[in-house]
Order: sequence, then C-alpha cells, then structure tokens
Amino acid sequence: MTDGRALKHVQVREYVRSLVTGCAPGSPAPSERELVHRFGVARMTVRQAMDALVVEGLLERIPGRGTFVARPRRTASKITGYTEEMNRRGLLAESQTLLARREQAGPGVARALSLSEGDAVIHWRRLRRADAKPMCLEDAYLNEVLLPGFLQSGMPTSLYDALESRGLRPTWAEDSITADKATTEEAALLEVEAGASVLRHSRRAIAGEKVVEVSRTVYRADRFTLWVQLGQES
Amino acid sequence: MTDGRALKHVQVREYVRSLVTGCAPGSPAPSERELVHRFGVARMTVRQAMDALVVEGLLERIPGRGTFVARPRRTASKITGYTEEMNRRGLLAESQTLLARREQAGPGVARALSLSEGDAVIHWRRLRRADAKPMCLEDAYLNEVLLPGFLQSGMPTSLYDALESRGLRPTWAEDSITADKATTEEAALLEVEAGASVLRHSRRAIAGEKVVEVSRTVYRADRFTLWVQLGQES
DNA sequence: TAGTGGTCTAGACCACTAT
DNA sequence: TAGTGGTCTAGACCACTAG
Repeated sequence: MTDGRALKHVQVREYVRSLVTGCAPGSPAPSERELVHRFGVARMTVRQAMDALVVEGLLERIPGRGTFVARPRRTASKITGYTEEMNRRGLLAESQTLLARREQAGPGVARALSLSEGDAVIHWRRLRRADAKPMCLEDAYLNEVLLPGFLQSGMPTSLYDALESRGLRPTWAEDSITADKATTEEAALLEVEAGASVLRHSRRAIAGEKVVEVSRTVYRADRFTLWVQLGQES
Repeated sequence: MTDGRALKHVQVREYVRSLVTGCAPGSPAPSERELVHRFGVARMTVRQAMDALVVEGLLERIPGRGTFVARPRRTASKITGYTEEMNRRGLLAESQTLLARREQAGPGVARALSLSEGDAVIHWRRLRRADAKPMCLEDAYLNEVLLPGFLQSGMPTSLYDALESRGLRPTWAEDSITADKATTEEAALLEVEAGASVLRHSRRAIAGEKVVEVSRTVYRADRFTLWVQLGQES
C-alpha cells in the first residue's frame, strides 16, 4: 500500500483519501497536526497533501473547526458514446455496420478533423439499435493516422472504448443539435414514416490536441431525448 | 493598487496576475526566487501565490525551465439565457411578454422547482424574436419566494441579468432537448406552418442549492441550432 | 483553554534544463 | 554551471471554534 519510494505528500494524500472515500459528507478528516505526528513530516507537507484533495473537491476546510469530507460536486456531463449512453439508460445497445472503409476526406470532413482535403479518413456508418429497435443512424469519420490498423482489427462495438484503449478518449467535444424531418432513406432504415421528427446531432470530439472523431447522427425523436448537464458547482 | 493590509500571498498573486494577463501563452512569468527578492517574502509564500494561478489555469509550471502563461483552457459551455445567447450570435434579441402572473404550482412545475404543489410560482410566457423575426416561445416558471416583488418591479428583458443582480445567477443547469413538430398554436405564434420542425428545450437552472428557474422553450428548427461544449481540458 | 486551519519564515537538497 | 521548479523541515503567530 505505502510505497517507500513514494513522495511523502503523496503518501499522506493517498492515506487520507483511503480513509475518507466512502465516508458521508461532513465526516471529519484527520487534523493536520495529527497527520504530522502519524507520518513524522512537516506541517507544510501535510498541507500540500490536503490542498490537493481540497482542489479535487474531496475535502473542504472549515477554519477553526477542521477538515471534512465535502459534499460531492455536481459535474458537467461526461462525454459518452452511444453504447455507454444507452447502457446508462438501461437499454441494450446493438449496432449494425452499414459501411466501414477508408475514404479521402471531403472539404467538410477535412476541416472538421483538422486535416487536408484528400487525406485518408475512416468512414464508419452504423444503424444503432436500443432494445432491438432502431434508435439512430450514425456516420463517424476518424483520422486514420491516429488509428493505424483500425479497419483491419475488426470493428469494436463501442468506438469510445476502442479510442480509450489507444489513449484517445475524448476530453472535449463540440456538439450541435437541431431538429429536422427524416429523409425517405433515413426513415426506411430507422423504421419510421418519411417526414417523422428526428434529432440531428453532430459532434467534434477532441483528445488532448487531436480531433479524433467527427460524427453526424440522426436520432428518432420518438425514442430519444438528449440530456445535458452544464456548469460546475461549489 | 497594493493594499498594505492584504495578505502577502494575495499581493504576490495579484501582482503576477496583472503582469501576465494579456501576455501570449508561453510568455514567461517571473521566477519564484525573483518574486522572493522583490517582495521580501519566503519562497513558500510565493509558491502559494503561484499555486493559485496554476490551479486557476492562468499559469503552467515546467520543471527546470520556469513558469509560463498557459494556453487558455477550453471550458464547458457557460449557462446562458436567450438574450446573451442571441447577442453572442450577433442577433438582436427582443421579447414580447404574452403572460406574466402569479400561479399555484402544478405537480410537474412544483417537483421541478423543488416546491410543494400549490406553492406560489411566477409564470412568464414570452415570444422571443431575433432580428425581429420569431425565434422561440418560452414558458419560464420561477420560485416566487426567491424573487420578492419581481412581477411588480417591471419585467426585465433578460431574466438571467435579473437573477444575477439578485445573486441568483445559475451555476448549474439540467437541460433536455428533443425534436418535435409545432402545434397549431405554436406555429401561429412562431409564424411557421403547422407541423414544422421545432426543437424543444427544457431547463432546470440552479444557483447554489436553489432551483431558480424551470423553463420549456420551443425553437423554430429552421432558425436555431443548439451548440454545446462539453468537457474540461488540460 | 485547547485545538483547528491560515499564514509565514529561512533555510535545505533534488532533478531537470539551458548555455 | 547557473537557474528553475519540486520537495521538505522545524519552527512561528494569528483568528477562529468549541467545550
């Protein structure tokens, strides 16, 4: 547990973290001077450890009283892909690949992926089902340079899992959402009437500095409501 | 500028902030030891000041090299109201109040506002225009207890400005978005054909621990695309 | 009054970077 | 080699809270 080579403030921090995780908000953490004695370190070292946990939102200090487990912060929506999102809603996510091939980027996709026109991209079109019924139709474009051998390695169910395993989990996304009516082609695939309401969702997903995914998805409006949490509390 | 009573680490922090705001990312900040000499304080005090600016995202440290102005972080979408949002898009926001009165909360509104059924709420319905043409129809419900005299004080153009002036600027919002077709009543007000595509946007806006606004807005899909930025970088 | 967190000092050694 | 940030010590005084 306690690695002798670990930095002292890290040792103290992780000791306190293990003590308080799971404790109810408002539970007291050890006092700084108690930790000074327990670890035989200077108080500044303990403060450095506690500071990190306070910044992280795990603890809060109350001057004159002590340090306590903080009420969990509300956090903005996590960036999720389809599979994760449907699982969160208690639905079974399935996908049927309609198209998966190497293409040359057109002007729109090239700009969105921060590439040059004609650069190699992976175009992946899927009909995605939730509890066996059509939910959406997704066209994803990926930068092939970032995903060598992706098409050959057998397509995964979850793109975001595949990205995560390559260290490309998106940390930032720019989404646009609009309402429209299904085209006849879309309607046929989604098993709705032509002209039925659909939600169009475009995403530009970024990992670090790299644009890893650009996608356009059309959702059946009768089956899908988009939820977004904004802001950062406390 | 420098208040003699101010804490030393605050003095140092604000001195550094004033030096580097406006500087290009990558510009060097003063070294810690330079600030030690300039202010005649201990190095830990300088580090406390710099730590705050690093946490804030203004500076970044590079071990062995120095401290530099950080690349501005991408931040998740700010929680904005209609007026702000339209101004950001370069459109002139105008509103026409269709209804503004005290009501008793129904079950849905009461639950959303964390009130009891029958509690007093303010119901404010507006037809909102952008560049003189109808953009959306908004029904906002406000907790009257939090906004004493709101109805009597003359309705503002921007609800969010009014909330901000009372210290109730939302810091957290839960939005849901869906696609639909306009009802005949909505179509008439929005000046579109009945059955035209619309985007329905519901919001529950929270300031601190209090739910300050619950609203349902129906946007003309031909005029409005919702943009959302998610995640927190660096 | 005893304990808490908030602030601050005046040093120290280390690994790393740049010249 | 000189300078940087990273870590750490062993104290100190303060304002505040609680018993």
